[in-house]
Amino acid sequence: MPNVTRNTRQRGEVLALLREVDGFHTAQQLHQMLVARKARVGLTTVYRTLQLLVDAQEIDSTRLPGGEQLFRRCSQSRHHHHLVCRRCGSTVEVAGPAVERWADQVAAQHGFTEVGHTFEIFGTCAQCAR
Amino acid sequence: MPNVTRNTRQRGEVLALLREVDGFHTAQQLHQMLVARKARVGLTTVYRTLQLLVDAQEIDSTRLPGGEQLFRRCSQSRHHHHLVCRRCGSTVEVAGPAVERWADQVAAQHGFTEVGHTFEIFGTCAQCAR
DNA sequence: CTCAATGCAAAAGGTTTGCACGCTT
DNA sequence: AAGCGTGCAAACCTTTTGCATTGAG
Repeated sequence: MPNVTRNTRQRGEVLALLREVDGFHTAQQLHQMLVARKARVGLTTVYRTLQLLVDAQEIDSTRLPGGEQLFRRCSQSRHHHHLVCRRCGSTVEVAGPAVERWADQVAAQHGFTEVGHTFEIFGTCAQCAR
Repeated sequence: MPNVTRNTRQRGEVLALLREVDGFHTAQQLHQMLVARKARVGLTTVYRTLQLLVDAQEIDSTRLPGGEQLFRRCSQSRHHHHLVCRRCGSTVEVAGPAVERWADQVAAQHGFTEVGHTFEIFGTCAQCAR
């Protein structure tokens, strides 16, 4: 973990890409996109940068039922969930205040502390269904 | 995929173990438990049997944020969610009809089809918090 | 006797780490 | 000049697969 965050070309490339693409993508996918646009960034660096961004809460990450980690630049700063297309990875950010409250309440009822939760909705978007 | 399911000693061991243990456990953990009790079942078989059981809807599986797959024998037959202790893996099964409906509704609003969702609550249970 | 099931070893992902070199500050 | 960041290769982990052997029916 770096104490200082330097502005390197590679990090710029990753950030620039994240600003352009929409929806969730795996680290591998993002790396491939970078390679495709001749950005010369190593896979290792992509992973490290993404992890850095997740820690800094600048991007969001979830996991597919398959286990791969997905990353996405988040436009909302508040906690929220995602409706993700299985096919193309496009996402809709949804807020579900009721769900949050319910989760915390259920956990509290059972004496659980340090509560967190994951909630993702998967489906096939209208585009991809055609 | 087998057309016929034969009753082998190994499958019996796995099932017996699942009946005894509580909460979610990874395939590796279950395998270690089997080894510990000298049940002589290969890791491969554990994976294959668990997958079989998941397909047959006899057990439930989720994934940790870390990506490992967890398995658990389910007492409820209906769709439900889990409150999982991060420390000891003990779980509480919770039904959240409202959540289900909300998920389907949100998805439909955005034109998504073949909708599924994942919802897990993580925390530290009262036991482990002490 | 047949064919599904097993188990080993190897493959196959995806992600992380060790280490020497290079670039930001 | 100092030390963080990079990138390659190798290590790691979990899960899957190939294949010869075992055993249920």
